[in-house]
This record gives sequence, C-alpha cells and structure tokens, in this order.
Amino acid sequence: MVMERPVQKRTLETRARLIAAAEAAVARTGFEALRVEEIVLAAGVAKGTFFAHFKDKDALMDLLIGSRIDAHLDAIETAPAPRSPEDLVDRVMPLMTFMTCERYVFDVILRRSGAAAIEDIGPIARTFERYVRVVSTWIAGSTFRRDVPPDILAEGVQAFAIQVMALRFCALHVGDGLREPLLTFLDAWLCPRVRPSD
Amino acid sequence: MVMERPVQKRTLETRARLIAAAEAAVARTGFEALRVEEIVLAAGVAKGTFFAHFKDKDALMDLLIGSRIDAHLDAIETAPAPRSPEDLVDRVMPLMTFMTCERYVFDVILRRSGAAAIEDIGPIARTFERYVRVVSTWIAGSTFRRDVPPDILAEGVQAFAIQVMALRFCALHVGDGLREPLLTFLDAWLCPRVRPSD
DNA sequence: CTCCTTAATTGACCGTGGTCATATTTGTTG
DNA sequence: CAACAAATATGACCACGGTCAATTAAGGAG
Repeated sequence: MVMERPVQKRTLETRARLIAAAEAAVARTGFEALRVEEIVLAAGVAKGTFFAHFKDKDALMDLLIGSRIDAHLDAIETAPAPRSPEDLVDRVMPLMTFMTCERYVFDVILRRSGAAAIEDIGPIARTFERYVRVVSTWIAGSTFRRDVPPDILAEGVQAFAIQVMALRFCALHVGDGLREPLLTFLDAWLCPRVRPSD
Repeated sequence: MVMERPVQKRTLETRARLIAAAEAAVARTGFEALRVEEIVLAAGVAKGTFFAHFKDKDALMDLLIGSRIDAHLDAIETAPAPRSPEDLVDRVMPLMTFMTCERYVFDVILRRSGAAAIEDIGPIARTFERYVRVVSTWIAGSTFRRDVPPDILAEGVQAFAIQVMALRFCALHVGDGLREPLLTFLDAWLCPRVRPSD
C-alpha cells in the first residue's frame, strides 16, 4: 500500500543550512560576489544538493532579496498613511535604498518582478503585488487626485520608483539621489495642478 | 620614429563578418539562443577574436538591439507629432512590440539602458536618451498639460512604457496587450482632469 | 627587400552555473 | 528485525562566457 510521504526533517535542515550559509556569505561579501560553490562548502553538502533545493541561483537570490523587501514592507505597512507626496517618498525611501544597494540586486529584482508562469511567481514578484496593494490603500484614503482609480495611481508610483532607481545607476545621473527626482514625479502624478481652462 | 597607426582594414572586415554572422544567427534562431561559439564558427575566426572586438556578449547584443531600436526611432521621428495620447501610443507601439519580442531582449534592454561609466554608454543607452528627446519635443509643441516641464513628462512616458512592457511578461497579465494599459497611464499623466476645487 | 614595432589573432585554459545517473538515507510494511 | 520503495544527496561531468601568453600579420623606415 502506498502512503504519501511527508517532507523529511533532513530536508528542512539542509535547506536551512544552505540559506544560513548564503546569508552569512552575503553579509560578508555582498550579493554579487555570492558563489554557489561557496554556499555549498559552508553548508557541507554537494553541489547537486543545492539545485535539488533551488531551481537555480536566481531562485535563491529571489528568496534572500524578497525576504528583505518584505521586511521593509512590514515596516512601511505599520507606519501611518502618508498625507502628501513628501510623506509617501519618505515612507518608501528605505526600501528604495535597499533595492539600489548593488547594481546586481536591482537587476535581480527587475528580472524577478514578474514571472512567465503562475506556478513560479517568486517572493520578489509577490512583494511587487504587495507594494501596489499598500500604496493603493494609502491613496484610496488620501486627498490625492480622484480622477484616476487608486490602483492605477499606485502602479504609476511603482513605475516612477523604478525609473528613478534605474537613473541612479546611469553615469549621467549619479549623485542625483533618489528623493528629489521621485518627488518631482509624484507631485506631478498625484497632485496635478492644471488650469481648468486647459 | 613613432607614428600613430590607423585602424587596419582587416579589423573592419573581421568586425563586419562577426556582426553579419550574428545577425544571420539571430534571424535564424532569435536573440536568446545566440551563442558566441556559433558566431565565431560562422565568421571563421577564433573565440578570442570575438572578445577583442566586443567587451563581452552583452556588448554585441547592445549593438544589435540598439541599431534596431534606432531604426524604429528613425521612423517615429519622421512621422508627424501626435496630437493625443492615442496618437502617441500608436507612434511608439512598433518599438514596444520589438522591445518585448523576447523576454531576453527586454532584459538586455533594461540592463543596458544605463551605464555606470560615461565611456561605456552603449547604443541602447543612447536610444533611451533619444527617445526622451523625441517625446519631449512632441510634448513641448502639444496641447498636453503645462504645469510640468516637457522633459519630465517625457521621462514619465518612458517610465510607463517600461512598466507596461514588464507587465506583459507577468503571468497575471499576459494577453493584456500593450496598447490599452499604456493609454490608461498616458491619459492620466498627460491630460489630468482634476476638478479645480480639489 | 629586410628589419622592426605595433596591431590583430589564436586556442588552450579557466570559472561558474547547472545536469543527471548513481548511491545513500529514510520511513514503512510484513 | 529484514526487505523495500520513495526521497535525498552525491560528484563527475557538461555548457558557455570569458582570459591571456604566445603567435602571426601589417605596414612603415632604412
């Protein structure tokens, strides 16, 4: 008779060791320098084992980076809703600073922010949905403009955030910072001041 | 006595053969499947020669993809300036369709849309500047909103275009198309209809 | 033409992500 | 306990981008 086997304790332990080793390595040398070889050695398992637990290196990165983004969103969500674009920018600044801590990190985030198949929507992709939900809720209860639905406005905020972060890695704009450029966009997006006759 | 040597004819020929081989391979199997090995074999040179001509594989991709984007921009620039968001969307649609022809192509474009150092700003990065210039000029001579400078509006158009293209590769939004979502954003961005009392 | 300097090319080699047939461990059943 | 099947782990192996010391070709000077 065939019984469905539960997940073995060993599996969880191995997985935990791999993640712990990866976190330690990241803490030491950053995300970009992370090598699968290094993780596997530190965790005391064979290389193949790594790929039995994670589809590929990107999947692990997705997990590590996604969990940090989620931590930021936790903090963002518990703070009071912003009353102005300035407030909004201040709320999301720490998250944006993390997302741009390394060029490589930003690249992974972009690559993983969407998924081709529903079954492989990863942690980062989920944080993107969550981000839009949070901002959308803020906007729904705000005094920002009302001629556009909150979820569209929220997606726009996300689009501008990405635009500004991308600019940060561009030689022509380094040192511009994140705050001011984003504020410029969000003022124009959330509080348009058009003369009625236009 | 030391004379500065001009570029040898041979160099141009080799480079041209490499690019031609690459174009042929792309025409046959698309961008993602392109292998350096394949190009080098078809061009009849050694692998090392490839990297004497291009910093890395991405640099070649930058060139191939950048030149196609430029071709689209040529067409866009000669067309008359758009009078409405609908017009604007129609103008940039062919370009967006190309940019999303392959997931891999879109990834390369994102990765290369900015450069860390001024000296390695590649073809794609230049097309991004050009895109903003073109759209900015359109807007400057349009009846769109005037409370925000044209170049900021143009950068916003770019941000929304990227947002919409990214969504296209997301499992939750496939089949949504590019046109309608972009139009929604551009209407809200370029022609806000806020009640004066707000 | 020969010599000589610089540019261009070569291909063996390396690093790293990822695969897969085989071996080992685990938990279940009799 | 022994026998067995499913789940895990192993590490030799592969694919592919990229490097570099050594080699060859180009073309100007004498």
